[in-house]
This record gives sequence, structure tokens and C-alpha cells, in this order.
Amino acid sequence: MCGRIDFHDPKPFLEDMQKYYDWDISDYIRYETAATGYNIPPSSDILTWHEHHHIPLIEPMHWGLIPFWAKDPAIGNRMINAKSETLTQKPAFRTAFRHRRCLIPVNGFYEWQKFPGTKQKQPYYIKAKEKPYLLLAGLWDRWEKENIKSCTIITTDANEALKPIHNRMPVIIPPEEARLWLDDEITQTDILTPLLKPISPEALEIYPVSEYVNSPVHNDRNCIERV
DNA sequence: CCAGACGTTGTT
DNA sequence: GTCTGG
DNA sequence: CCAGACGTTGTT
DNA sequence: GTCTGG
Repeated sequence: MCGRIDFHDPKPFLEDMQKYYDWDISDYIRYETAATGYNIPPSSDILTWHEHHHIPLIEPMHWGLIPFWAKDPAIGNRMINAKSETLTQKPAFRTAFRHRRCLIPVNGFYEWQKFPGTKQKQPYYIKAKEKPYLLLAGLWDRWEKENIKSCTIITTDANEALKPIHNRMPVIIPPEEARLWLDDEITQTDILTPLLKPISPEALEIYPVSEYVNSPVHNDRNCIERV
């Protein structure tokens, strides 16, 4: 699963974005109101990267997807993750999967290890081994009623490195696959399903952190310190 | 036909 | 909006 | 994801 | 137990 992210340093991502496109995209980057920090929970306005006919838009969206047809936006509280295996079937996600895919940059994310029969929970921090950020696969939607854009993070089976901690993890898209994932002219999703797999365990660094991170009001460097 | 749901995870 | 259940 | 609330009336 | 807020 993926219910808490670290995005304390947006710079490397934003710099890479300008390199990725070979023209000036500064007008298409709107990150000023995006949530940044070491401990960002669902319902925050997290930064997303998507495209419309190959024109990028990098902007914050409410984490917790509110389908365009929703009567009550509170439905977003339960849509913080989307299971990759059933994206084409679920009413809340299938249209977004065909037309509105996005990537969510994070410096890292957290998973909690639970111990059966106890209330004990051990949080872990997960980051890229050799890069300052990861791109998580997401979907987005627009709720016309109040013009709210919202997003969700797609999950898959945990890889071998994460399995001891948790059985699910976010889908992580390698930078070289971003072009394909974000292409909104692709509406036949078959060619995207190979991307919806667990990332190689070698790509990740994982270590335990303090329960300090449990409370979302804690939002400083202590959240990502190894214990 | 209308009404009501539309989600994931983990645990039992 | 679209599907499921009654 | 976790933490914290979960209620109404009337009075200050 | 379940929902809301962060």
C-alpha cells in the first residue's frame, strides 16, 4: 500500500522536468501550493505530473480520487490507492486509467509492518538507492461540481525486498517509461499493463524509522532518520 | 424498472 | 456514468 | 497511512 | 467499530 509520502525536496524533480522537455516549460509548472515535507498524508494537495497531447502540466492535486460522477466528494477518502490488477473493472478508476494517468514524484514513501495479535507497528522508509526521487504511478480525475482535481496512487504486489514488511507497494515507473505512461493518446490500456509490476528490489533502499512518523503532525527530518 | 454502490488493506 | 442487486 | 473523534443544548 | 482530518 502507500498511504504516506516524503517530498521534502522537490528541486531534483523540477530540474529534471526542465531537462526532459526540450523547450521552456516554466509556464506549465505550478507547484507553489503543493504539499512538501517529510510526512505527507492522504487528503494533501500532492504534486502530480501529467500531459495533454504531450504538453506537460505539473500541478498539485488532492490525494484521494474523487470520480467525476461523485455526488459526495467524501468518497475520495477511500480512494487513496487503486489496485493495479483491477483498474479496468472498477467504476471509480477505469475511465481514469484510459484517459487520465499521472506520475507522482516522491523523495520516498513509508510502509508499516504489523505484528499479528499486537497493536505494535514498525514504520519503514523506502527510497531509490541511487536517485533523489521516485515516480509513482497514479490516476487523476476532475470533479466538475467544484472543479477539484484529485489523484490516487496505484499499488501492486510487494517485491522481495518489501515482502517481509507489507504485501503491497506502489507501482514505481522508471523514468524511461514515463513517456509511455503519460501519453493520453494511448487509450488501449493493454500496452500499459507491463508497467504495472513491482519494481526491482535492487532499485530500493529500505530501513526502519521511528514511530515519530506515525503522527502526520510530525513533519521534519526525524521522520526519515534510520533507527 | 429503480436504488444504491462505486475502495484497499489486512484480519477473521 | 455504469453496474449490480432486488 | 495513523490519530483522534464519535453529541446536543444552552450559556459564557 | 467507523469516519474524519491531517
